[in-house]
Amino acid sequence: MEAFTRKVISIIKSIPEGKVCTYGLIATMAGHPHGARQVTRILHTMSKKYDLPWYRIINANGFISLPKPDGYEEQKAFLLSEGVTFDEKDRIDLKTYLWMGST
DNA sequence: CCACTGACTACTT
DNA sequence: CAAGTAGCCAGTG
Repeated sequence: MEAFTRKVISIIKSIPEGKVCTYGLIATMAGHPHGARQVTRILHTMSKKYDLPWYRIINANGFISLPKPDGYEEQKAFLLSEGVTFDEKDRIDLKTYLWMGST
């Protein structure tokens, strides 16, 4: 297991309830400013094995990236249950819910 | 073991 | 302003 992977996992597990995080931000915090795609892979692979809160991960625009039939609605439901709200365009208010790793 | 894939992001045209 | 291309790197088959 590469340090990057564990770091990503650690970061994801550090996201508090009612907050979300973007791929790029996680990748950057893990040491790979451009490794957003790896975060994706880790989420897919590790979430099922490490029980990660994959539903707290969204894209840089504040939208859920999942395809509708995959888990989009499910992720939205999870976030709503944690207090995260969506606007008319199904977008998450990043300036309110984006978790930046501290405070 | 080699090659492909992938819930992305940022820059360039 | 909108669309397209390049870059990133590890897990899976």
